[in-house]
Amino acid sequence: MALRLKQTYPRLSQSFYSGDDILFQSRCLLGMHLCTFIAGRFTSGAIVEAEAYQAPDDKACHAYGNRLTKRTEVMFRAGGVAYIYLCYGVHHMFNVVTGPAGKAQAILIRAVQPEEGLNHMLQRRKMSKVNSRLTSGPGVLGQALGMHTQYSGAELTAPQTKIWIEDRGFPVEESKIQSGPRVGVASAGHCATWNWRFWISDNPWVSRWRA
DNA sequence: CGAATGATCGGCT
DNA sequence: GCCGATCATTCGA
Repeated sequence: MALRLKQTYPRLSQSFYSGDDILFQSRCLLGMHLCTFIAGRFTSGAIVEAEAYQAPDDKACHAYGNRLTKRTEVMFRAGGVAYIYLCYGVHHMFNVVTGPAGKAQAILIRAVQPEEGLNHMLQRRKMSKVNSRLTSGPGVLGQALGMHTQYSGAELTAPQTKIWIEDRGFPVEESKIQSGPRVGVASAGHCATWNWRFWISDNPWVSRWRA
């Protein structure tokens, strides 16, 4: 059993999360390591695909028009908390809330390249061997990492947090970042054309909707 | 209180 | 490539 090297790498800071440039932050997240320590199981993966959502003008955002509900409330908090919601009754979708308090915006993590805790991910996904279906897509990624709506609002920078993001010092080159329209938001009018989806070009773990 | 909706996935063809 | 599951959330009556 290998030692769990928790805290070996620096976590993204509060100042990063509270920054107010969500497209820049979305690009920055590519290559960062999303980690969870849930039910005694450590799992991690490198972020390879992300999408930005920003109220009040973004029709695809749950907080469009600054709609404040019990579910969207966490998006209005200061950056650095998790926004996790249930989609189609089964998928727990993980987002990173960014920006100052009062401004609802979040980045959906759509795919990760699995790194640590592969056995736990396989078990949670009921799979026998690793392939791109393990973590390529927001729903399956959430399942593999043990995400659950009960953790919505979790503070990513808290000392004992179950969910956090590490900078392991391998930034993705600007030239390898591609962008395009977001997935599944065709009904969002002109917002559907915004290139607010970012991914690492030629990375096999990017979700199947790759452009 | 009832009904529509959805930032998706896996199985089947 | 297509199709249906599945349920919390939201909104309107």
